[in-house]
Amino acid sequence: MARLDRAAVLNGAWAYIEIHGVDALTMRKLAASLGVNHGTLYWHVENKHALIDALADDLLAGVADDPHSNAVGMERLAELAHRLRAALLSHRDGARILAGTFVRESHTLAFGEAAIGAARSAAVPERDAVLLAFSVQYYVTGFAIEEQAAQQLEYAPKRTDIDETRFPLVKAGLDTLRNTAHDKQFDYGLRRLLRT
Amino acid sequence: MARLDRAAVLNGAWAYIEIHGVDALTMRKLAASLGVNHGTLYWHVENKHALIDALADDLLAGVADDPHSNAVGMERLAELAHRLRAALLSHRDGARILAGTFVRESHTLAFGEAAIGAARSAAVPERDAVLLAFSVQYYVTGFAIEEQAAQQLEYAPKRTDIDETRFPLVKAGLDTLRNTAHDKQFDYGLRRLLRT
DNA sequence: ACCTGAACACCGTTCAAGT
DNA sequence: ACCTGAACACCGTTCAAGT
Repeated sequence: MARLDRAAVLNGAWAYIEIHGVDALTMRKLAASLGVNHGTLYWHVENKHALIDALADDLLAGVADDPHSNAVGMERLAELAHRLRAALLSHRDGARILAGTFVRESHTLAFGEAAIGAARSAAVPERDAVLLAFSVQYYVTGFAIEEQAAQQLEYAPKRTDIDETRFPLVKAGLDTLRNTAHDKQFDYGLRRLLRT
Repeated sequence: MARLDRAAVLNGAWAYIEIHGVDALTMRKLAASLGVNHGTLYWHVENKHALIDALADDLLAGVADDPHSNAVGMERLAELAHRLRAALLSHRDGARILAGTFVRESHTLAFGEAAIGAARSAAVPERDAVLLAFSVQYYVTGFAIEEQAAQQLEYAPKRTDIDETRFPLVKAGLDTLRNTAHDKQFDYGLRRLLRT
């Protein structure tokens, strides 16, 4: 049994979340899954909240880190948005984990830095670059949260049907969405946001 | 002591959240704040999860319900976006409460119905109306989550300063944002989204 | 430096029993 | 119909003590 370290705890947490979801994540259950007494975790991580914060920042590791991209301006911003979405979706409950905590760790900041940089090189008035970069981030986060929430519902088929007479547009709209790839939906709003 | 009912439990929950935040909300603490044994709550509400779901839908009560509005198309959609944001901000942790649960209750659906209706009357190709309405919703949710997270930080001044040499754009950007009213920031992205 | 064991002060949920 | 009291199976966190 290799000795535990902080990275192993984070990986164990991700593994647990993949199977049971964040809501079921417990220091005691996590410790058990790592074959360790639960008190031990507190040697590697300050407390549960700090663990979740670390997971949130972990999610963004490498998102802004693609030196071989040669996209610029709006193209680069779109690329970053896609990479951000992919990162949030790469782990179960990822979007909720990031949204729930106000992270200011290095990976999160590195993403912000790249996004603002891209926005500044775009055609918008330069003083709006920050606003644009953040708007993109809001959109991506909101989108990914809904996307993962919907995913969850598919597994737990509590199909509460929508009243067609009271909400005909929603009813028909959801059918439309079901037949539209998530990528297309994502791109639709993203393009509107980035259009010059 | 008036008898308890479901509405009183919801109101009590909001009152508790206003003071202590959702994370501190506990069935036992809530019961205590209502002057009642904690087992009692389960007579009025199925369980804690259902209570949170109810709070989420409660948040959207009346958002789509403004019969005297005479805005149409994009104007109407912008109006709904503003009303949604206001609703999310009207209670502490509101945005996180809504985002955390996949609600399909009546108020939530009523908002969707109004938003899609507005989008359909706008100049966009009608088959994109659903995409547009949802994009707006994603943006508003993402925005409000960050907005409330930032608010929280102001109260708890754990000002972890940002490394200016590594993240100069973020550092300068946050200063810009601090001097820009939240409403302006919100409108910036919203306009980009709704621009025809 | 890392881990165990045990303790402390909490949780959500259920359910007989009261009124 | 609504509420109490008590129980059950859990939590997160701390900390002496071990190695």
